[in-house]
Amino acid sequence: MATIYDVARMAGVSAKTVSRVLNGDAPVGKTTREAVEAAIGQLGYVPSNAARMMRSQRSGLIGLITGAISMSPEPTQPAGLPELFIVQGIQKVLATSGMTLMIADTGGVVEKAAPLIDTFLRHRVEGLIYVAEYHQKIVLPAISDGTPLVLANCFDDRGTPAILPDDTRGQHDLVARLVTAGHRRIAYLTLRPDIAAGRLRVDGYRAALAEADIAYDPALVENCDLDGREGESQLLWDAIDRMVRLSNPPSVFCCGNDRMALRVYGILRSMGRRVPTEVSVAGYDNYRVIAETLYPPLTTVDLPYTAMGVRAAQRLMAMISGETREANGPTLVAGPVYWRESVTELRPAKITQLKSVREE
Amino acid sequence: MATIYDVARMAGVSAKTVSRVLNGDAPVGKTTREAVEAAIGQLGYVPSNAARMMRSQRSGLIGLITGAISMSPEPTQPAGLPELFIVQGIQKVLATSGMTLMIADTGGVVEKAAPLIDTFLRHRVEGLIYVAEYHQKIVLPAISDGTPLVLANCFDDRGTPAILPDDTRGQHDLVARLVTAGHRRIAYLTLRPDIAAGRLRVDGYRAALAEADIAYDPALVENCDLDGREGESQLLWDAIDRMVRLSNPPSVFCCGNDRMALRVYGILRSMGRRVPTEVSVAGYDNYRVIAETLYPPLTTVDLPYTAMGVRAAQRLMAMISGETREANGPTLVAGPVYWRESVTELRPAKITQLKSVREE
DNA sequence: CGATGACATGACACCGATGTCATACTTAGA
DNA sequence: TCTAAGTATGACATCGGTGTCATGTCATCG
Repeated sequence: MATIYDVARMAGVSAKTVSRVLNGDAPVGKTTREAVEAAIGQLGYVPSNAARMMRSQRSGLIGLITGAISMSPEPTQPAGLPELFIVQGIQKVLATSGMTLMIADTGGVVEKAAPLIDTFLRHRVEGLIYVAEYHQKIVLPAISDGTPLVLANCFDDRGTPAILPDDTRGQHDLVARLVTAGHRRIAYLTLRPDIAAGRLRVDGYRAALAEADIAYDPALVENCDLDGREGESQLLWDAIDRMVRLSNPPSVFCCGNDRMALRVYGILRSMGRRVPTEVSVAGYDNYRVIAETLYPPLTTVDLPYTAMGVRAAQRLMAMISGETREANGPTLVAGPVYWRESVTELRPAKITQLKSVREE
Repeated sequence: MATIYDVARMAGVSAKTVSRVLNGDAPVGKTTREAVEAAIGQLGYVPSNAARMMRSQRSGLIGLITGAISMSPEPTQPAGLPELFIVQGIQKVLATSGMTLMIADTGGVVEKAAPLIDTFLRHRVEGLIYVAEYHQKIVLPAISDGTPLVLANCFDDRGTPAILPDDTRGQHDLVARLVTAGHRRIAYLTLRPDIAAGRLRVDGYRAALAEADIAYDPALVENCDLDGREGESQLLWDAIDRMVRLSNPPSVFCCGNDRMALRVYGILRSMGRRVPTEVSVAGYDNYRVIAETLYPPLTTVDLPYTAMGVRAAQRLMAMISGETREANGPTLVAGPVYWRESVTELRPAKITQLKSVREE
């Protein structure tokens, strides 16, 4: 591979002049510039980042660690896509700042995070982002040197800057919108309470009910989440069967996520109930492959992954440029409700306070 | 950040000795080693890859380019996941060889590939992999220097080494398995013929029919693929409606992909037909979120993304180590049929030649 | 006309590792 | 006892760029 000296020799100038042509950091005579550019083209010269980095002490690299790319065989969430969107958001921001993203994955094994961080530090990344597969608490090995770190979709108890989805507000907004549409008996088939999203979304559900002066009815809430494993459909069937037999049955089923809603569609139809004419269904995540492809399309709440990625990258860039040692702790990012045909408007909705369909 | 000289000074040895401790490439006295290790720990020293790379001329980096991570708003395929699995396969191999993966994405804009390749070359990657969102032909700018390149899920007409899914064989195997299960009227709701997978899968469908001495009936084949856009459900409804009215209607609907199968489930049920008791459905892709969550679970063909990633990485490593300038051209990777409950066995199947459910 | 500064360019050191070669000290074998 | 081989270590050059400083050439201005 050609070096800057090869170019210099061919162009009959000094290496430093070639460097100037490359970086435009000092004026170069027109004739000289052209000679240098010709030589570069002829030799197919590409400058070495390693050498440049040594001198300038800036790598222009951001390290990203995720368990997404290779995840466990039994995924806890729709497997992979979430982080993908987060990464997309991150890239958007980094592209602007001329940073290059290095991505490594833990293969789902948390212990692999430490050596990966080490690899990144060897490359002298200027910042690190850790992206989790789903909203959760994590424990990362401390980073001894001062390299800034931002967590996305997860948090720790060291107060590391974190970007999190606002599950509570999302579920709240959805339920409030259901109420606006005239629903008052709102069932909730929840996620497991031992995951963060499960607890927070129930909080949002209850808050929205309270605001609307609807009493919380435990008979309408049940945890059927088995992480998509075998028995989940049976659990759901059982819960739904029980609820529809109530003297005052629900008019809408909120599901812990869109995947669960997909199952619920099948179950309701097997029971001979039409969606949405006889019963409404709502999901969470706005997992588009499901939400948009289902018939009828699914009302759901967007998990604002891209926005989270953007925020994470912005926060990291702020830390790198030293602007902020900023108030630590999490940043919550809320996503909009996507109102689609899976929910019936029981009475003409007054859509005043809430936005419906996508507003990107 | 501490350098090797800081460590050397603190340990009272020369930099070269520290280097020896780090790399174990020459014997070091026990006392010395311990002093060095202590100093390293105390200073939190992490060697600089840039410096190391300059000397050794080996970066240990592999560049990966994909449009997956940020893709167009209207995805042609299940959006993102595919490449994710390919990347997972690649990582598996690279981890073994101690290579670090750098990932960049084109944001769906093909023109961005060139600058990304340039960035990678600046980092002196030892090899490049380009991963496409779906099986397609691409045109990449030529890489002037000799850096090896492997294409995954795509091919060009320059004979660049490529790893491709064996769509023909996959569809063939599925249809052959349907025949084994007693189906003889096999409808095929195809993908668009202008995408590679569309053509190749039809080839496989026809080949399997021919093998079973079943005449190809054009009335059973229709292209309803609108890339998941608005009118697709109507097209599907129309085609299905027409086919079920045939004097000799199909007993099973093969769908171009799993997402289409998801739609077909809804449509068939809206028509009052039970799946699979009255009519069977099969997909393609083994897009697990759909195939496993649907009720009943969907019979489909695995798109062997992980295996393709593994192959791609292996082929690249072979090129890097110079083992092979190898017969150029594509490598086809076939995936197994996943036999689930969405297809009825019309008569006791003789499952001899074909494997069913996952065999990992 | 000489001083001043802008422009254009080069010499050289340096970033932080590692490869090469030299050196000093042991230890084993003839 | 002397030599050869092995062990342990350091001095120094080198990788390919960029930062610093010096130098030379003009055009401009008082």
